[in-house]
Amino acid sequence: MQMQPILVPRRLYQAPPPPIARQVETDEIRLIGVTMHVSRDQEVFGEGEPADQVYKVVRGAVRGFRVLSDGRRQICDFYLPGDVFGIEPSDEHRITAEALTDTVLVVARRSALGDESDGAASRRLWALAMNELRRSQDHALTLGRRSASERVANFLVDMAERLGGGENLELPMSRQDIADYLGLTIETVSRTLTQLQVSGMIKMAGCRSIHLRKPRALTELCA
Amino acid sequence: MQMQPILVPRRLYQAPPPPIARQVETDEIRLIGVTMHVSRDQEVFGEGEPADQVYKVVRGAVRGFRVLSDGRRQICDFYLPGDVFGIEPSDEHRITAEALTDTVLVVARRSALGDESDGAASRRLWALAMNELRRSQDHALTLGRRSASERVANFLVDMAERLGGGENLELPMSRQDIADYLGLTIETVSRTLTQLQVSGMIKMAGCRSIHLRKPRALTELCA
DNA sequence: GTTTCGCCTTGATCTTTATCAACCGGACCG
DNA sequence: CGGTCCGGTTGATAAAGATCAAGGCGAAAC
Repeated sequence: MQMQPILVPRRLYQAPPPPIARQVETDEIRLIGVTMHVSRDQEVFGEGEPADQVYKVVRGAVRGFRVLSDGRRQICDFYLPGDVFGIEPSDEHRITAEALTDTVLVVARRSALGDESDGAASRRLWALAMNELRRSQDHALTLGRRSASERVANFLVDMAERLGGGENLELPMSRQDIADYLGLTIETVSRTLTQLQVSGMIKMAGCRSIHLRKPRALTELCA
Repeated sequence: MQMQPILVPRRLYQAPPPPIARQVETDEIRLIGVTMHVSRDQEVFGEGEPADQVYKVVRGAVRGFRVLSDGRRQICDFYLPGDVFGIEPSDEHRITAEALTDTVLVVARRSALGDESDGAASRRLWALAMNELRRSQDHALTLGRRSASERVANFLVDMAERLGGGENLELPMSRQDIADYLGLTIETVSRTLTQLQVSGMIKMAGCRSIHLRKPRALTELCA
């Protein structure tokens, strides 16, 4: 058994590329649609419902998840302000979407985004779908091969970047949501965050307000 | 409570030697491109290379995977005869593709599949991309929330269906590949298969030839 | 035919994470 | 002001799976 100290990575972690697709969303995608208010824990759409609409988060946040027959839940992704969700591989939703907090969405028919006769719109839809694919593949890598502390570090760095608040983040989700996203239990998430705080990498001010004190070290922890 | 040191994994991914000259020949069948022969463990494309081509498996099989900086490997998917791969979220490959066995592929430029001016081709490309997304999401659910035996059962049922040999399957991949696909170790995969055999659900004849004796029970095990 | 090598299996033990349980602290309420 | 509710934290213990180690088997090499 060889327990080794933290190694200097051979190849320094490269920050993920700028969120092209989200820029596309923010800058180019103006959904023509209806504004919709969803309160905390309310369902936006459920598994099995027809997937003919897309949603853009204006304010608040959403979790998209799947549930095994015995109740185990896996959150596929969180959707934050600016994100578009609801694009799915079939004409029926395979995931369920629920608001994390009181949330404002814009809803449009999917055809409003990806008409074949409109090259630009079609490219936008493609970019959104490919962004989903990229994130799902990243997620699978995390779930298959990263340790609990690597998962949590990854999560914090990703959220900090996506929420855009620099090194301060206000998490819109509970510990249980984080656990179900990272494939861990709520206790492991809690303990790992405590460890990160003890090691000086983060500082928690209330359980949803987290300051990244050593973003570089955290990034290296991501593996 | 203290930060735990990082455990350096025992098995690290080593890139195979550079490919020798590929034998390429034109394809007289109606498939859209050039036929390409790739021998076992040879790379089809690597991370960072331009992703402007798509590949269809004619014979053999391919693994698509990503590697963490310290060598941990996660196989995203296996591609079997009839499958199309190489569609990626950006114009650079994020995954590496290697032949599992001696493999025959047909290669085409991606534009040959998804020209915007061609509605049918565009829909085909969309369907392929959405299939990737669906499989990636299923994979994330498995990696995040299923136990080792559920993962292996899932894998067997999925492979049996995709390989099309009814309840008899000839696996084209090693135990290590299965382990890296399922987020487990080779030992756990081996033990789990043995357990399934002891419980009468499968019968192994040589380690790559598996007969599903109780497909229904296996399916229920999938969760 | 025998040796060798790579892959697989099995056993023993260890580590990580899950589970079970208790407690904490802020928000809301009587 | 005290009670209760709810999410979060912490502690003790258990379980699943990883790691370390040894041996087996079959295909290719000698």
